[in-house]
Amino acid sequence: MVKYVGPSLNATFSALADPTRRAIVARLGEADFSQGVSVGELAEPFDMSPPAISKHLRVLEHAGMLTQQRDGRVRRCRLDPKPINEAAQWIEHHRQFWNHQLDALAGFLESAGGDDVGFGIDGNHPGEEGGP
Amino acid sequence: MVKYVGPSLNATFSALADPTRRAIVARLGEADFSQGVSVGELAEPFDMSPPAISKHLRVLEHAGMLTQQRDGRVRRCRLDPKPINEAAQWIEHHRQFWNHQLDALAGFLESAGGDDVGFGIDGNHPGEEGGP
DNA sequence: CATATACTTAACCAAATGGTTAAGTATGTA
DNA sequence: TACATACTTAACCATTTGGTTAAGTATATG
Repeated sequence: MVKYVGPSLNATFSALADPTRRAIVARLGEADFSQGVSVGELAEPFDMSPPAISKHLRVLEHAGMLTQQRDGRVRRCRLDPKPINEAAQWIEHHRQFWNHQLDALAGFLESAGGDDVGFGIDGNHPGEEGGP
Repeated sequence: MVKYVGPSLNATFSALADPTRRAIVARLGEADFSQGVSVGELAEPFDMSPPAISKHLRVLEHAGMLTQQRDGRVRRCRLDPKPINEAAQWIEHHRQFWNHQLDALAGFLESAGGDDVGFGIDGNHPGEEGGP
């Protein structure tokens, strides 16, 4: 039984796969929510034509990560965090499995005697509940 | 100053954007690390030709998420969690900003008087340190 | 040695992606 | 009213993606 989560994760991860879009998301995240950020302001850091930015914004909008609101001739953009939160949940859910198994893997590597098998084992499990 | 994180995030998010690849990652995560999973076992749930699976595996491999090891005529696959951990870190880092700002947004919505602006505000911030 | 198994590589194809320029559209301003 | 501003839409293009089938490679087995 393979749990199918719907097309939203496709759109979200796909949207995050582009560095321009990640930068836009980052900028929107840091901006003042009540103000929003105009398309022009979002476009300013990039050496790219306005239509290219417009396309990126529609990708984010289609993924449900961005909402636009007209304010005169300016369009103010805001981030909707729900899709990224769902993507984060997907990762977190599955990380629980493999972070649990990393201990077993460490044991496997020791018993195998090889100290370089090409895995990125560095003992760093970010996001792990490190509490008491 | 836009912090450039390198091409690995591109490859990781891009790899996760495909449902077949997410299912493979999920299966690898649940599997026994010391055993690995053969390509045939990974391919079995999908109605897809062997070359298609092979391509998906190379995408995951190129993203650094998968390592293969020959064992006779079988190739055992294992998950390398490092890239996904980095992707999770990127999301977590930026979520700190906008989850912080959601409070301000709630206030903005109240003062604006509109109770339906199209945002997905549901008071649900998954991953937030939810106390003891 | 001959054949089956477990894949991969090569060649091809349709559709999607990420960019461009040119031409709209809607709003503000002289 | 005329023009500038802030975008979007349309049309086009090269590259990438996700699939196919056919052929190749390496290992196990009769």
